[in-house]
Amino acid sequence: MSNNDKSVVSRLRKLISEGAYAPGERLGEVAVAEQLGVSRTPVRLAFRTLEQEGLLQQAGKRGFMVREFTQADVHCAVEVRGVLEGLAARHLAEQGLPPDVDKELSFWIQKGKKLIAKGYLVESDINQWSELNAHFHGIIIHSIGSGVVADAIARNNHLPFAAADSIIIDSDDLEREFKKLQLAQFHHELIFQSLKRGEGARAEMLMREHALIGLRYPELLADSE
Amino acid sequence: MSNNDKSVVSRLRKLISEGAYAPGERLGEVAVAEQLGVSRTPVRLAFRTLEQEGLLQQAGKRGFMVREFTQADVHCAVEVRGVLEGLAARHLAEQGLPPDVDKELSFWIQKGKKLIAKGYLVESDINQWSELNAHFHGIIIHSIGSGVVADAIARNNHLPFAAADSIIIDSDDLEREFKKLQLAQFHHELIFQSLKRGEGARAEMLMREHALIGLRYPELLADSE
DNA sequence: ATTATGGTTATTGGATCCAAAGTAAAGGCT
DNA sequence: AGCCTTTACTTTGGATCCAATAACCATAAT
Repeated sequence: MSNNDKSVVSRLRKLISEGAYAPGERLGEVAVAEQLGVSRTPVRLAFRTLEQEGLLQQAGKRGFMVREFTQADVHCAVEVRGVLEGLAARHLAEQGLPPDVDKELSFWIQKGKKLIAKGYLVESDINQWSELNAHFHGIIIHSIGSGVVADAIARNNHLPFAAADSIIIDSDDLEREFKKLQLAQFHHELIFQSLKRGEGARAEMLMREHALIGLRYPELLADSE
Repeated sequence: MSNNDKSVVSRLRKLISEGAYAPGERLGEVAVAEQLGVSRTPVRLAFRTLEQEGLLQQAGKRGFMVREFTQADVHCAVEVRGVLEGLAARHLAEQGLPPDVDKELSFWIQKGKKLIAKGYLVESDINQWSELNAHFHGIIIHSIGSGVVADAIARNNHLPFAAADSIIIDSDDLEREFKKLQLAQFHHELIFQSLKRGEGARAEMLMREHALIGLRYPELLADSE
């Protein structure tokens, strides 16, 4: 669990989600160890972690292989994030929005408003959106007294395409992405409104719908052109 | 990931959830290794797995400690299971209940009906209930094409008190437990009904409510005496 | 007296070694 | 010629060894 161990986990995680290994490919301990320039021990430790994260799965009786993700898997992972973040949002609405959380959320909402206000997107806006989006979601998730929900979401986010900030896929077509982000920002504002008013059910449903933005919205946004 | 490794994980998991170690207690690798009669290697591997499962957490810069669970954690874990199983139930209802799943669910429903029909509980009924309950929930969870939801639930179930079959707490007061199981059985039947009729939203909400049976129902059942 | 610094000790992390299990290949037998 | 068996090799799993580092303690200085 020291520097190296953690770095092996994250380096492998990156390699896998970048597609450096083919889905279903068997990962040999020695091969990976040599590739990363470490001994087998940290690799073996990392394999266990990545297995739990769902990126690897056991290959028969021996060793691990890269897990393959179907379209259904991606879809389910997004929905799982939706119901979990929805749960968090409902809790927050029901328990009442504490003043400091209110203030923080408001801050990031304003940032998003400014980003969208100018009516178009430039390349550098994407990182800014990622940041504010992560903060907005993070605040809601961590506002619950228990870390259990946040943990479940974090584990789910290890699956490729499941994380909240994987909305941006196509940085070539900035015009369509702008429409998507405009909608996402409006979702954020609606969620914020429902949180402030203590509307638990509405906050939950909005959050669940918000999760689908990368999944179900592209086709509609394409048509509306 | 061989016999021994897996057994170390499950033995440790059992020890932890049984409370063999105090919450917050630091677990030394050598101590645990000696206790289980293995070398440090499988213990180190197991620690990584158990960390991901949420039973252990890092203790400062070095090693691991037993994670402490607050009442809020338990509550959240149950709710997480509720929304995830609710998601699974809704999916199943929306996609339509396949004949074989219908048949299987019906079988376990009948088993439950018989168990409850005699009007009281005996000690041996508890195991039977555990079995049919596990099957009922398992079938619904695994009916989705993707394993992502099932995985998320499985991970959540590693947390103590979160699993669906941890309903039975008090095997002394079999009379109260009977009332609880009677309700649980009725929940199962309602869920089954809604699944068959394709009532997605109803199936989801019933499943979410069903998850709370171990949490919120005891006080009411006590009053009703 | 309290704090800081240095040293010692205990424990973890990484590498290597050995054994066990599995797989593949080759040869023999039917 | 095909299949089964046996053997050899590959790869993982477990144990041990060595190094690095964090924690603890003691002593000294302010």
